[in-house]
Amino acid sequence: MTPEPTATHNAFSPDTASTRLHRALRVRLCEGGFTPGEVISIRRIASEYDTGTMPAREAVRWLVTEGALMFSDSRKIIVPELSHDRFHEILFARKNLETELSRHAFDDIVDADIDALEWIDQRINAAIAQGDLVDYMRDNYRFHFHIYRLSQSRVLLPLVEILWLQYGPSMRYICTRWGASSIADDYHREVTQALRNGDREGFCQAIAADIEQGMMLLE
Amino acid sequence: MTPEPTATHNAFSPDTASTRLHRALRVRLCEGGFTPGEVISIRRIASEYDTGTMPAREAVRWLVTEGALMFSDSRKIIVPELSHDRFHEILFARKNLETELSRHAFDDIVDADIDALEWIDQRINAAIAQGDLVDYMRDNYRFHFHIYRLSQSRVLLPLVEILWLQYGPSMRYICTRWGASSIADDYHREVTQALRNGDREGFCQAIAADIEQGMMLLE
DNA sequence: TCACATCTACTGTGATCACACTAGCAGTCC
DNA sequence: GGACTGCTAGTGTGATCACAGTAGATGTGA
Repeated sequence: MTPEPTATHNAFSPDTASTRLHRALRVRLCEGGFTPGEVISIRRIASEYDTGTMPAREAVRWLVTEGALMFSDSRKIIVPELSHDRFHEILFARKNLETELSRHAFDDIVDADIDALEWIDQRINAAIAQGDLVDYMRDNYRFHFHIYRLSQSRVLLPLVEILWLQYGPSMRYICTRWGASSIADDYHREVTQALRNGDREGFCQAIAADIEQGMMLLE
Repeated sequence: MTPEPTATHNAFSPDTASTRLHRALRVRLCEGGFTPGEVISIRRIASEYDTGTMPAREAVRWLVTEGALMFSDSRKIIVPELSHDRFHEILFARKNLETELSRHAFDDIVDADIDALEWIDQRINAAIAQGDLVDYMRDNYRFHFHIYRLSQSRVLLPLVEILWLQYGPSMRYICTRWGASSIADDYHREVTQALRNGDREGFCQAIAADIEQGMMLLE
């Protein structure tokens, strides 16, 4: 019932210490487990996740190539603080790609999926009611990717994952600043409703609206 | 006059052996310097580019996270052979993202840029006339990215680069199969023409048409 | 007290080595 | 002849160490 807690991977990767850590860090980033500006030290990550320095180094550097982390001026690796422009660009790309991904997924969504989505949405609403940002971010991530993964996409899906990797830390930061009320009106109900009705375009538009709603927080 | 021969990087990276090699391999991939199915050995790359095994290992693994390379069943690293579906998905994403990137870039394109584009286009036509696939791929890559880089995008541009990384090897392969005639009718002239006329939408449509033309090769 | 030098503890980088695993081939035995 | 075994040369993985560079505190001078 519970959706996959781990992020999918760009390509089939062997299951090594490096790839496991990479996946773990990806999920943590998407769920807002890091704050913008935070310094990510290879050796710290290694001890934190109880692996060697080598797997940590590879996992962290992979995240840099994905744009999820970056180098500071003094060559330290940090969680980037998104500029207003860049954040806006991410949401624009999200709206385009995720709407398309949803369109691809539509035909493969069965009733069990809609049940799962409604169940996740209930937890999201509960998290909002309690002002629990960590739960909210995790379940919101799972809500969207439950849909996107059904698309079976090998190209668009990895791109969208990259967007979420960059988006996660700043999103939590923004939500923290604005309080839980700022995310009170999502469009998840419209999403599941349209799915129940078999309304493809309504479904895609609800996804687009949900993402666009995120843009409002920036104005 | 000549456009930058090196690919831009996702984030500002310090100039190390690893990042230099990474950039070199990126360009080589985009320009079709590898063939689908080819085995990429870390130690071979290291000796080929005269660096240590460590930078080679990092650069190659970065390309795996970017989807440009992948693991074979026996954990060897290979250049992926794109399935029909995946190739189609790439071209779809290219059309969406690159059209948008062009729209962003439009306002920053000055006469000198149009001159440069026309000059590159001449070389492309010469390459086609001579059936020189290597020159064609390199200049076609430069034509498009001369435009895209002007957009100053920090999000869409890296995504498009990832698409080209995956697209490059298979594109050359397809062109080889079909011969130079298959790429004879691109829309670069329409692109520069629309730019001369200050016609934004005509410009964006010409870019889209140029990419769509690539889809025809698949049918 | 302020400015400058120094020292220390950290950062990422890259080389080197041991290890586990795989493919291919040669050899051997049934 | 055919099937099996075992060796060899290759693969990527991960630990460890030396190195260069930086940030910040500490100390020392004027």
